[in-house]
Amino acid sequence: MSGDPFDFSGFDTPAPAADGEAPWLAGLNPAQREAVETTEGPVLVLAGAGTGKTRVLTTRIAHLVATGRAHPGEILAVTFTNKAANEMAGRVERLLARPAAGMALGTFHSISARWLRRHAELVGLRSNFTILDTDDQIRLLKQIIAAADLDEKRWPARLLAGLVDRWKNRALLPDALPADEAHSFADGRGGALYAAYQDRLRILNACDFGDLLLHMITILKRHEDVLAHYHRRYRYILVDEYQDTNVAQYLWLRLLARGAGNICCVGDDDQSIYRWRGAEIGNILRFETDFPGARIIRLEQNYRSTGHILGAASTLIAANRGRLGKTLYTDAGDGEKVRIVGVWDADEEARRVGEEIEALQRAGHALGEIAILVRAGYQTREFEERLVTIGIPYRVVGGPRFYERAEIRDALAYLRVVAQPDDDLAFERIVNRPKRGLGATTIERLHRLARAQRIPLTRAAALLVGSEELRPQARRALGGLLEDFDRWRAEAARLEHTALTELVLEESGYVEMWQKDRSPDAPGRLENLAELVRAMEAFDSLAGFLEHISLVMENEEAAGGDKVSIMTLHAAKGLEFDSVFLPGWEEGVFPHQRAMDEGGTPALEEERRLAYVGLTRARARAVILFAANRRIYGQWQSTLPSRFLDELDAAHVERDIAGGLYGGGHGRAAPDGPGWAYQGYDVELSRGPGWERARRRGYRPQKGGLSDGGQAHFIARTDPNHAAARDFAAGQRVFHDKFGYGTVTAIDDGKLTIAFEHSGEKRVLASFVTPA
DNA sequence: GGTCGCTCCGCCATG
DNA sequence: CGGAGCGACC
Repeated sequence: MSGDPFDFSGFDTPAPAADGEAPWLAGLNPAQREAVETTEGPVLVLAGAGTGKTRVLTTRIAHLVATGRAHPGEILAVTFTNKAANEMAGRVERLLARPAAGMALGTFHSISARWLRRHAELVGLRSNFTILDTDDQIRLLKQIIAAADLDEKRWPARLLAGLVDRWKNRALLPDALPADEAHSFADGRGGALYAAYQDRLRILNACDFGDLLLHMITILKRHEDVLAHYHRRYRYILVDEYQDTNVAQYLWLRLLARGAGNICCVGDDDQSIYRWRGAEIGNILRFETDFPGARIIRLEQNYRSTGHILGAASTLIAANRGRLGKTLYTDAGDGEKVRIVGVWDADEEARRVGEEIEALQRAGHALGEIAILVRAGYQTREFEERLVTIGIPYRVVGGPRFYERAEIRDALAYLRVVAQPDDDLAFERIVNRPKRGLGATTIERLHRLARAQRIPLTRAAALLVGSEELRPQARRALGGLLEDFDRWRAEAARLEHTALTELVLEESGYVEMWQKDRSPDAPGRLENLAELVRAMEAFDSLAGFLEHISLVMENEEAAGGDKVSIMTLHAAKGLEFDSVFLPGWEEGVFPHQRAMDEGGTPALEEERRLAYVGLTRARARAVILFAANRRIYGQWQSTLPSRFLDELDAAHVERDIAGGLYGGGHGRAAPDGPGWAYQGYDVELSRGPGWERARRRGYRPQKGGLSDGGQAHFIARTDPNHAAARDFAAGQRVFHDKFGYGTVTAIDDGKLTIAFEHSGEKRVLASFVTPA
């Protein structure tokens, strides 16, 4: 990141100092320095947001190397994301002023994959095994479910994929499943389906993401010699974002750390935001018991944010229980207060953010120092559209990925089958793309044979071609395809992988298929295929390229260029910006509806940590927005401001709420909150642009639609809620769009207190209620 | 066997 | 609203 306060530009060439202080230690505060210099034994660094976590990790590596304690090849550094790994690699190289050759630095998955290729046969795989992505995984499970004669509608593969994932996150193989969980899907057949899936993976010489770790754990447990090898090799282990480790990752680390015992985990329990994918916050809370004699070092000085931002974030996160507890402080001044902006709807929200960005730009701020951080991916669209309209360049980080486009997946499928003939998922994808007259009937036959004989599809195909089973046309087409693959495999030995790719795409008829396609996006798809070949040039083999895309699969975004960043809060962890916009702080959006419905307190606390992560990305400026109305699944819904807004200490925030949005109330009584007494709530609503737009679009706040009278009523009165409230009486049964049926218990000031049959007692605006 | 059009479902975040 | 998936029809 540019402008990083922990830039090492001052000492790019650290040499082991012959005398005096090692230069790389200069400028570290005492806690950071302790974290760097405590090289032996287990260490847990509790690093609050913006306290120099990455600096500590990279300096620690440099320290190990520069003081001769370890060669780079003896260091194992694990991160969660490729982004974090890349950044760490770059910083270490800058610090060492040379590539850290031989250092194992990567994600749990990429490191495991590399190792597993060496030991694949120990778990019944061959070293050219395929790594399946989520899509492949679901397709395979779908086949398993169908093969078990289950109704896919009733027992969706996605659901089973979720279960399997969670089992693997907990390092549970099929035979180790607790009985109740093994019987948790499809009338008790979950465990059996899981076993069938694992069985099939082995036949296909394939792994899913979870297997990469799980297989390595199995190997390290069963083969003392392999474990001993890694113990000898990696004497220093570093782990980033330890609060996000799941059980499998924890076991993986435990096994490896049993060697030299030098493991340094860096994390922040307040930034644990991956519970949903199996992260065990308990891992970090339990560190001292897991690793006896561990040193715990707290980094509490925040170098990133100004006082108000840090203050607001601190009061927010204080609402969580079960924290290890840290007190962040900053030497920077108070700075600007966090601003809370309330608007009518999502359009206005995007427009408002756009205007603010333009203002920042006019004031000389770099666009690259501005970020819009959303709760969920779908929220990016409104901002993209707005920024396009006003001509502000932006990039969506972690957005739709190049390698997820259909034509790219098709091309990759061809290459995968060339590289690994048993890759059924890939074979099936392209067997009839372009059309070869191999339709559902033929595929079904292939599957039946493959299942019966427990062989991969290509082998089943060879058998079928050699038989009289198929109609001559299908037989010829299938035979031709198999011959093509044999020929391409032979060519693979001679040709550059890029040339091979071009050959395969040509000879298969795949390129021709798009050339003949008359749809408007066909040229773009051909361009993407050319881009794919270009991207391959950076790799020295087909296998290397395929490994990269299955594990990295992210946008090689053209970095550079001064652009606003749009991304999810999850993707923003670890990043920082001068100005941060945090839209969509509404109940149901953030906290997310599903966290409120299903997860109980732990899920809500995770949402709160996510809010904390968002706020603490900001150096100088944080603007939180919420909209009173939002379209969900194309349906207009009225929304309530997020409860997290109540939890920001009033001393650190400044409110800027459009008049009339909530009629002076909050929907929830918040007597001891910082106060939601909106001034000027009786502004004439008909003048608000939101109302005009909403009416043009046919917005109907009341169930059953506004009658003519209703519409006049809206426009004529300064406050529709006062008027509407008069239409109700205590004891009346009513309906509310969001909360359903209930009975009015009190009326005041345009608001009704209603005892809802399913949602409990709430205070709501009369305008959103209809007599039942 | 291929294509069109309808229905259904989702919109939570990752490797 | 938008995409995937399925069933009816060519």
